Amino acid sequence: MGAVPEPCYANSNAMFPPNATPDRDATMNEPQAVAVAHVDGPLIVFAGAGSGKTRVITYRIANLVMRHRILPFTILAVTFTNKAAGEMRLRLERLLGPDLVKQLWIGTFHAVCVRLLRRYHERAGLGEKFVIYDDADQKALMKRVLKDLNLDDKRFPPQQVLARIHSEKQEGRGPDDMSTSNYVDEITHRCFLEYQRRLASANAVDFEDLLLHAMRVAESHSPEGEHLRERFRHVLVDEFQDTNVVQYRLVRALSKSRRNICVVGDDDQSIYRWRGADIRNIRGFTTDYPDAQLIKLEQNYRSTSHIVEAALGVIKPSRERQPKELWTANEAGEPVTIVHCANERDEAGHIVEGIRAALAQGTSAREIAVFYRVHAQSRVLEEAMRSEGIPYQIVGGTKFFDRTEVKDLLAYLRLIVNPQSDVDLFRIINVPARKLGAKTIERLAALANDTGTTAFDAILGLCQSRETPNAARHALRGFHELVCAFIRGAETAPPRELAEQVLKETGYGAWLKLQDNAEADARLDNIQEFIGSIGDYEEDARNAGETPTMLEYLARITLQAAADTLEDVPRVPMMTVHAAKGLEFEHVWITGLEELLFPLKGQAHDEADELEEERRLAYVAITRARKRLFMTHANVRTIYGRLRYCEPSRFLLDLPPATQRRVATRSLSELSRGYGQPAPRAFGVDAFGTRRRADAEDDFDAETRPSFSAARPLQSFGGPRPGGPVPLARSLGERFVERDHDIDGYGSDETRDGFAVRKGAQVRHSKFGIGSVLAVGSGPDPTVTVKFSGTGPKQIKLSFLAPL
DNA sequence: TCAGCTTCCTTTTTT
DNA sequence: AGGAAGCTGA
Repeated sequence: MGAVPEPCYANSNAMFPPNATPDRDATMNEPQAVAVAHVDGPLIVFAGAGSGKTRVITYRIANLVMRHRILPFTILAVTFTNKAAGEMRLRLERLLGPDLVKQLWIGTFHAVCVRLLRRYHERAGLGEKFVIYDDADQKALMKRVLKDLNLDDKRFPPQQVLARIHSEKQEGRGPDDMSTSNYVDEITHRCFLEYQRRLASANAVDFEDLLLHAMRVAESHSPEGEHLRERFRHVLVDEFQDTNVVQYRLVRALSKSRRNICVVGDDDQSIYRWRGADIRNIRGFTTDYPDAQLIKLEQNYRSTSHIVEAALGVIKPSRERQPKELWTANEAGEPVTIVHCANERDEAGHIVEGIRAALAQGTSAREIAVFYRVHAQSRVLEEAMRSEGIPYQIVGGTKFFDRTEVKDLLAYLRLIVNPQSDVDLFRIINVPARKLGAKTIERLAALANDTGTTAFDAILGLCQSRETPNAARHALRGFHELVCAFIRGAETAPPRELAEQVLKETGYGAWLKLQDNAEADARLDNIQEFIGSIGDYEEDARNAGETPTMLEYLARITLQAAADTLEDVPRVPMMTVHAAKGLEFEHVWITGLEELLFPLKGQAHDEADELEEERRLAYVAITRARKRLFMTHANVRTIYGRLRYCEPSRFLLDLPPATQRRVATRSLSELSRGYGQPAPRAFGVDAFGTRRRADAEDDFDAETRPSFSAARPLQSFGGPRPGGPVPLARSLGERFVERDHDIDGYGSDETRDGFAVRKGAQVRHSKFGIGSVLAVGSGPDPTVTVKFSGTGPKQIKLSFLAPL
């Protein structure tokens, strides 16, 4: 979120176009129009998937501003992602023009809280330039806490302690509010206290703190609190079903004086319970606000009727839904295609073929999305896309800023902005190596602990200590001066320049260059990309008429949602279903519809709630599609290094028969034809359907031993659940199309072009992984000597290798 | 001090 | 499967 534009009180009357009435246009339906026209008092809008809720919110805001003359800087709209905020801004600009839109408060919960807290930091007990700790930082901090409290991090894994602390904070509880009735609680409590103490001394917050601090200020009996409760005349919350207790309390407080709170959401799309979202917020809103007007948007404008019917089929068994009837006037379109695959590679291959066909017919790559339940599924899909030369983008996954080299540079930058941040200091004090050994660093940490100062301040103290050897003293001083110089430089240099300075003057760049290997080169590339992203931010900020600052950049990247990384480029987006929330695409491929993968959880008797959430997740996935929907499942799947036999997802059984068509991949139907009646499944698997890969490989190979791969009898999909399984042979004969006809004729047996390799190049082998080329033979398919990690050099024909 | 090895862990989803 | 942390030997 950008710098705060000062509200323009002076000529507010001149801002409003005199005769604009955007409260209703010809294509708006009745409930939409009612929601847009609503002005005073609480309002809850149950907005079914694709029912035009963003349009309602934007028009409602425009209506408030233009017709009812509400000053834009007194309107707060909270969205779920920065991307959604950006889209809302864009749409509003068309209705209101850029000047008014700039004054509106639009952003995610976290971004809005940052903005509020920069202003009210004192009341929250924060320095103005507080930094935000991401997952990795939080974990690093917790590790130190455990260490200094002499706790065994095996018995108390930092991640678990953090998880517990976060769930306390998500419910609005601090260290002293949690129960300490048992030993683990007691330990957690101590860690919690120390963790918060250190965050405070580092002038840092975690994600929960951002919300908590803002909530506490907003609820407080203080001038700031009163001001906050007064300043917003209208508060709108999008995706309300995914708010947690703290977020709800925050918006309640912010809307307290006028009670103009408008929440929009869909309980069927609540998918963040695990992150503390409380579905009771939306289901119980009318209890908290008995006078709330309730509006339901039930007409779907997004999807074909087949897709809508499929979505309804999946969500219907859900318990405790707010009753609503999603419907569409759209045409039926193509049936939902269910693809039966042999294994995950077959699945990926089929998807790639299907995408290629769609591309050939003119569909934009950006409009064809691939979803998976867990990130672990993405690798195989990526490999298939890459080997067929289809451009793709991984949305989310947040891998980039997790890279060591990027994190190192980030640590420098954060230390410069906020020298109190010990976690950052310890990360880079000896990176690149500057002769500061473990003992010196430990002594520094101890001194900081004893004197209650930050590590950065303790450096000079340690230099004065008689016990410090001369060499260490020298190194410490050098580091201190280096950072001080950066801090001075940061006053004038724009962010990008500062980052370049750091790269150069810390010797980090030179250090990587010196290593002179492929890995270091890749790291340098990443650093360049990172610096490029700082440049992009600067440009963004300047375009928005703001001064770019490093502090702002840092906040922005840590608060980036998965969906925010979706670029508007002609590449196939691939993402988890969670990341897909709020997005829509012409074609959607949902992969891995198998029990224990999707639904991932919920099979056990005590996991009914989890299953409910998985169901809603499937509903979200399906409703992302506008025109075509494909759902794939495989007989066997290797995941997390284990081979696993898969039963089709129960969600496939919930699809109405009339909306679906089932196909098998080419290789699966060929296999079945060749071997006739499949053998019944006759091997032991453990409760999770997994076996160690090593055992499995002795007697089984999914690709060459079809009797096993076809062994799982399929239940017939849809309709009333059958009494028993239907043999696959019957399904194949009666219902399977040998190949998806839409795909026929495209992307058949094209061979991959050869590629050139040189000594030192990185190549990939399907079995040995990535290696570097030591030597290259001659001829059309030369033998290449490759060194893979973990093995000696190998001689391999070029045709078995792929470029990296 | 550091590279290279081993072992161990983690695997749901993410602001 | 893949990565991180820890260990060992030069």
